Amino acid sequence: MRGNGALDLLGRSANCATEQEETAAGDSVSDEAARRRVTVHDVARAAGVSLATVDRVLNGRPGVRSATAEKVEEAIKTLGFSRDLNASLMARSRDLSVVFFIPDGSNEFMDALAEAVSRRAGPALSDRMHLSTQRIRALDTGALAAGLDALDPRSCDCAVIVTSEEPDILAAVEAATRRGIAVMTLVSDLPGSNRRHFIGIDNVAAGRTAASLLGRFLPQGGTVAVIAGSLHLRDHLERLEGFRQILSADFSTIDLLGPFEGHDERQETEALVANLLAENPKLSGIYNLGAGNAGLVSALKISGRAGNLRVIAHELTAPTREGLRNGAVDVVLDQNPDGEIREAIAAARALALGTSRTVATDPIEIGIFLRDNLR
Amino acid sequence: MRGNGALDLLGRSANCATEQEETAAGDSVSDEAARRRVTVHDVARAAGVSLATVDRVLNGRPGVRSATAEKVEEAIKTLGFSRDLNASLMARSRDLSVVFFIPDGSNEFMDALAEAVSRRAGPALSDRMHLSTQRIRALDTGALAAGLDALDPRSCDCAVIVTSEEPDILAAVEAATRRGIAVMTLVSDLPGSNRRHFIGIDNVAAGRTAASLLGRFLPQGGTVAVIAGSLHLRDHLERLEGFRQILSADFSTIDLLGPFEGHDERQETEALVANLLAENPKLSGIYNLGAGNAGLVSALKISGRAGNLRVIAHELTAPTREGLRNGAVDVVLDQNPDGEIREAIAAARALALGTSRTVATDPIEIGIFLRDNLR
DNA sequence: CCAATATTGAGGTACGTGCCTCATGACCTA
DNA sequence: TAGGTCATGAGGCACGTACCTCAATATTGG
Repeated sequence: MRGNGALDLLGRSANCATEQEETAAGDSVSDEAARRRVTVHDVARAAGVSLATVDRVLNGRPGVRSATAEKVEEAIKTLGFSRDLNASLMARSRDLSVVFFIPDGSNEFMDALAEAVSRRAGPALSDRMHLSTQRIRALDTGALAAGLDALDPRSCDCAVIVTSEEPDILAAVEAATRRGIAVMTLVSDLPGSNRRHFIGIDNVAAGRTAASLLGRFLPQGGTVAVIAGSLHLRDHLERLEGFRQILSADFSTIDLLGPFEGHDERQETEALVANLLAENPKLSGIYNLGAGNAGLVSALKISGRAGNLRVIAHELTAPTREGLRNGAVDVVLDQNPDGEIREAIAAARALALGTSRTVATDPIEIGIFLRDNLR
Repeated sequence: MRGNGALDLLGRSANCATEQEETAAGDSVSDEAARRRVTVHDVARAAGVSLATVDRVLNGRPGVRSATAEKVEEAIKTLGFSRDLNASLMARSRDLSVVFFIPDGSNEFMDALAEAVSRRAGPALSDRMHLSTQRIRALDTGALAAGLDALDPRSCDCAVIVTSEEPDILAAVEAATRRGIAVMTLVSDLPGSNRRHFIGIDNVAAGRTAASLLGRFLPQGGTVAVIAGSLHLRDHLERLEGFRQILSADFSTIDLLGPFEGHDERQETEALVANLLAENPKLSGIYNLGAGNAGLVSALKISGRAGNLRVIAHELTAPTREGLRNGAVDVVLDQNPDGEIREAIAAARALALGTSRTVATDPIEIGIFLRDNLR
């Protein structure tokens, strides 16, 4: 850092030499480097209007004749112009603000989602994104709707919600969208609403995967019990559907017992499993497609049969991790909350560009965890 | 877009009202919004120097006394200043350029990596990142070293390499680093080098997972054959190690046959598997921890025993997908090339900030695929 | 046709950083 | 002490966008 004035001169002349090298060697590099970024200036020139007009069109400000606006929009399409989100946020000296509405309660998976948000909040800040979380009492659709209604488009660009399908939520999503707030659904979709994007796993595939694994785990056949949280939940129903589908198609020697409802509660699930084990001494497997895994693991341990039957559960949380480690649980299907939040953030940026109505994100893979690949 | 001058006024007054609401309701939001970003100006003020000096320190330009430089660096630490990468790239009107060196040849996994790069190249451009790929003849360390040596720090900020451990590569990495190019390893690490980051899966865990699944698939015990590409490859050895570890610890009724070497070649692997099947009519499973899966699937199909033994392979490519679909392969362990490229890009940005010597990325999960959760 | 209004253009400042020039002062050496 | 080098400051222009003001047209209604 000191006394390298001479080095600097040396560096310059060296650069001149390598410049030629580069041009000779890597044509593609210099070609693409030369292709300048399309800016608002280019759009203005192409449309034959001033910068101010382009700006008015881009930001939906009044005072532009529709004929002129069309000229501008055509130029944007022709040139393939896309607003530079970073420059835009910088100019407004305003972060892109995303609010996550996540159910509160005893559900550890939801806690994992919330943790993933706060883990990414810091790093996201350096990309000019402000992430915040609001925990909503589970299944309290009124509270969620109120939360959405309270969002001010000037302090919130995008809302991400985890919700079941309810009319008042649909209305709130509609209203938020009209105010200019993009709404995305997470984990469970809201078909028929005008949410801009959905991020979650394919729950039918998850159910199929569970059946496929259990089938291979039990080549001699046997009886497998299925436990759901509630048969009113879309994702649980989908998992059940996939599970049944593969069992009946590929594993006819396996009998299905249930489904039972544990209501995603620790104690209820524990009682349910204890009862199941007592009444079915020859039970060879359990698929818990809902939550309440602490109860599942505890009942297995108390019964003394942990490790003697094949068990598959959902979501990699503290109780399922413990189950994997002590052998009570064989496989955990995980919906990768961290990846979901990552994609939600990416989608929020894409939506902020506002180029297209829909946005593409990487699909969320179903994570399959055994004791041996626990992260 | 037209005639909403009145609406605009309406919007403004409404905003004034909701502003108070917001301040009352969500304190955290307005608090954090008020916390201004730390800029070079703040650093200059805190260090009691001019902007030019801060700039000289930040960009390693000469002409700063070490005592002054220390003052600046202390101010940076105290304020927690971090260069705004987007503003920086914008000011230089220069994209962050990352070059991926990916082995060429018949390896479909490497093709998947290259495809992932080009798939992300477009979107990355809008974050001012320029991704390019150079295919290097597989195992041609000379070519890779030459490629690294040819990189000009003015047109390349970061190199990502897939390589085995060779002395000439180590030297080339060292040289590139000294020229100011950050080097990252992908898939297989290069310990002892000064690569800035490694992105890949835990291959020991992958081997353990394969053993754990096969063990559960074969509750009656049996004989399982193991095929590697080459026992000179670090990742293959690690997988074998993990596989043996779990098999001997947890599944004593399973006998291991091999390891055999198929050299990641289709034909060699096909002959190997055909021979294995012919000589071991009671073989109950195969774990191919290397490539050459087209040969594996073809031999199984020809033998007529596809579906009668449990088969686990690596990397979700065309032949393994086909194997999953037609039942010849039960499980594919995948190292998620797309995720690896995603994290490589994220790491390259983090390295460009140059704040810390090391960088944290999301770990790459081992993907476990059955026919039922194929993406 | 004139006045009122709507539309458009020109240009400035800001955001945070990079990079350049020029001027000033401190220090060292002959 | 003069001449030189070195360290530092001051300030400007650029990147791509947002947002503002003011002036200059264009259009419309009466």
